[in-house]
Amino acid sequence: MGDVLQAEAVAPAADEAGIWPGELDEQLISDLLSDDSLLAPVVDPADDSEQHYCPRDNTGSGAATAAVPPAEAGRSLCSVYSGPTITDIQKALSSRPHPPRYGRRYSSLYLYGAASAAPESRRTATVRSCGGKMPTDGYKWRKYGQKSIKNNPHPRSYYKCTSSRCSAKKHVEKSTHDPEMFTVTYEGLHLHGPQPLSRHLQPPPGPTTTDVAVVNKKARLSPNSDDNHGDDDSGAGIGCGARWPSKETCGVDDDDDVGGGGSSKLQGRQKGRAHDAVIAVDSSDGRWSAASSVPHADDAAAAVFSSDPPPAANWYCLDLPWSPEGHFPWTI
DNA sequence: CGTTTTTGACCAGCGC
DNA sequence: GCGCTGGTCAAAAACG
Repeated sequence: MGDVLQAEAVAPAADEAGIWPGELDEQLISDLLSDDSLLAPVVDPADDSEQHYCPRDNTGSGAATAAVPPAEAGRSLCSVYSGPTITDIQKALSSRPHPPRYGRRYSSLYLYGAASAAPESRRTATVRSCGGKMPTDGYKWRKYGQKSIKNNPHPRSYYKCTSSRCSAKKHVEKSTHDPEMFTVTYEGLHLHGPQPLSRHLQPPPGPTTTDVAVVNKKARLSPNSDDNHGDDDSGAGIGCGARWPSKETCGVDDDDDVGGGGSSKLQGRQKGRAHDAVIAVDSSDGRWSAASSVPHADDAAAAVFSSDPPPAANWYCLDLPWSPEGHFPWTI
């Protein structure tokens, strides 16, 4: 899968891992860690003993159709997403109790790097979407700016996480050569778990096959298919031209809408919009499989349904939080 | 009426 | 120093 999204880590050199400007951030982090109310149900990806989580894979190719092993069914809790969270902070602090007090700016980036295998200040994902919509990533963002970028006719939109004291940001821009492609760059820390997405977690009450018939699942689910990578437009992109089962289960996050080169009011406010599916799950052949427009979402979708499969074969559309790392922060 | 988006202005970094 | 570019701010407007 991953045929509609490529994720890549933009890893700066190790010596750019960031800095620790002083006591202020250290105090902030300590305050945050002592505040239980900020601890959303985020799972530590390193802790396999308690929860199931989606394996990391930054290649973007993802595991095309892997269903969650039976042993892991029922405790399908996938973690995280589009940037470091408070668990990363904890790890960072525990592994490096005395961060250096010199270096470059952005202590948050230092934390991110420290919590990861390799220091990373930001992550960039290329997402294919339809109708100008972006799939939700599980967080709520507020747009704070838009800027025309050189050599790109489409403006870049800037977003901040709406959570107070959260430093996470992202910017989104359309590809110059493919208006269906968006480049999303995440930067900074999420000092909290993903915002609730409960309305997205309920499968449709019943299959509505005609709604999703446009998806060529066999082609998409083939593990050997090169169509599962990159910019190939030949495959039936999920959501592209499709109608999806339910407005409630297949909505897209308006907050992620991106301006399409203009500044008209339709951005994020358009009513009666088409539904952009992120994931479709299929059990028509007796086993669970999935395809999606984001990497690793297949695993996540399978995990979601593994404990309580829908009653019949057919495709189901979910609007799932996604991340370049392929972690999904909810459970069922 | 509170929240979010829009959009022009401003600022900082970088290359020349 | 100057100009270009990317990133952010903030007032006004729009939306629910």
